[in-house]
Amino acid sequence: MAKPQSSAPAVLVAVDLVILTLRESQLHVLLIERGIEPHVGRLALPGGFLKHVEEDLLDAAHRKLAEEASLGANPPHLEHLSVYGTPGRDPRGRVLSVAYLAIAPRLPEPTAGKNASRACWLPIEGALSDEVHLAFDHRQILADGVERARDKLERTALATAFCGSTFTISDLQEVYEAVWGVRLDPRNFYRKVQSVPGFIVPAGPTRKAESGRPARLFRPGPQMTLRPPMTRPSPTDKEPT
Amino acid sequence: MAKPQSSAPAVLVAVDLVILTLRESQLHVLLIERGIEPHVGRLALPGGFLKHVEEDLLDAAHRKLAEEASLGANPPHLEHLSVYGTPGRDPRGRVLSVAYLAIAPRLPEPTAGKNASRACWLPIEGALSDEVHLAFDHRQILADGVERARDKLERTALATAFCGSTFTISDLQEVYEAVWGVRLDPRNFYRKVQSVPGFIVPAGPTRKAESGRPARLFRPGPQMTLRPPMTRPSPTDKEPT
DNA sequence: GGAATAGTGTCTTTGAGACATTATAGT
DNA sequence: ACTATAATGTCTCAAAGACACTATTCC
Repeated sequence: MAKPQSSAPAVLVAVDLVILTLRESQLHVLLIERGIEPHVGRLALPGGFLKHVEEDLLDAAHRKLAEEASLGANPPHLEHLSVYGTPGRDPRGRVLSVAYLAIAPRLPEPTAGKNASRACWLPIEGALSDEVHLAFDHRQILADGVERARDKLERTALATAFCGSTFTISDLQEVYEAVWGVRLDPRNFYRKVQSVPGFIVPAGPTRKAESGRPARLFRPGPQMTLRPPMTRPSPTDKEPT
Repeated sequence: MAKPQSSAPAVLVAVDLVILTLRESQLHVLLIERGIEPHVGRLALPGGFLKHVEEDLLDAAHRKLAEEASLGANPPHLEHLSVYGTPGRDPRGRVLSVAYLAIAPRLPEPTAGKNASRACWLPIEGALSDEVHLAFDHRQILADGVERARDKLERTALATAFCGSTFTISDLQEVYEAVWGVRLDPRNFYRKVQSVPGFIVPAGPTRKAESGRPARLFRPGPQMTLRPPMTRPSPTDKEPT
């Protein structure tokens, strides 16, 4: 591997993850309490430096997902979010943070990773409130990740990534309501979701209940992009607290 | 600046630009013929390594915009696109390319920059066709940039970035038709564009002509996000060649 | 029977698309 | 007059939203 002829500066590259899931009808993000400097004790997004110079970015993201969230086995949705590289964002030098957005179904309680003293799911509103001081510029990264998820729920089948392999239409509605922070009419939602070609397909005449009439089960359909899109109520409408 | 305690690997960081504009009702991209290795003589996106370790990414993008496209004075729309870091994408070593999308109004003929023998505007179809072999993974970056522009035309006022400070509704329609590659009904477009609150605002009762009835002039409105969005004809419809 | 949730039907309003018509310039 | 483009109006159809009603489970 040859060095460049001109003196191009080299920087450190980190990978950070915004991992979202649904817990008790609320959108949550996985945060860790940092165990090393800088920002020891602060809450931060899971992440870390590349392992070696030739590690692929997506591989690194998957590795972090396994290390710090125990989500290596069932790989959830994972996509590039953005890059954060403001000089001075990390006291250790010039660091580029390549951020990824991951969506996971409910599943496991988090286990503490290598550099993390503690890992926990936090509700989004809490994590973005003034009460919580995230390390580095992770608050901005988190905000961008949530915004990305809100956007993609409209025109892609991303919502199914929050659910397991099969789900009811109510489950799906729960996702939309939690991520968007709105209430939706179940009957219109039911009709709408089924009218979008390829969004969801019936998964056997199976059932599931707890109280009330059993619901039909569905699986994610072949279509990743929704046409026509799911429409989000305009922000001028009321949002429930 | 302290080195990290663990042996975190350092990589080279480049900034690459997808600069789009409209020329003769066609979407064009600015490409340069590379003057240095690797890929001498190949067409490539404008870009280059960070100048020094502390240079901000957005600053570097603006610098490249000025150096290689003479677009420093009137800063057009500029936004982060994505990151490309596959190991092996650059023979000089591990290189992260941070890609930016820039939208510019018509204006100037390009001038050759430092490392560029030649700079020119190429129609998108040509640049993405099999005839042209772009350097590195720039074909992918370009495709992503065009896709981003097509998307953002739907729900943001990005189209106005293609126009000057004032423009007619026909000018705007030209932008949508060129970027989307479709024909739109002028009357429905006229009505639609004016019905979106804050998209465009009248810029004096001024006029402008060439043949036919003079058209009213408009300026970009305060609203960057369009509600309701401009709707793109579904790809199942015919596309004109 | 009642409670709770799933699923269907109907009406109204809004907006997209097709297309006719009028208005204002140059020649 | 004629041509060309701008701007407005009208109609139809499809989809979003509001909401009444029926269906199937558990108690």
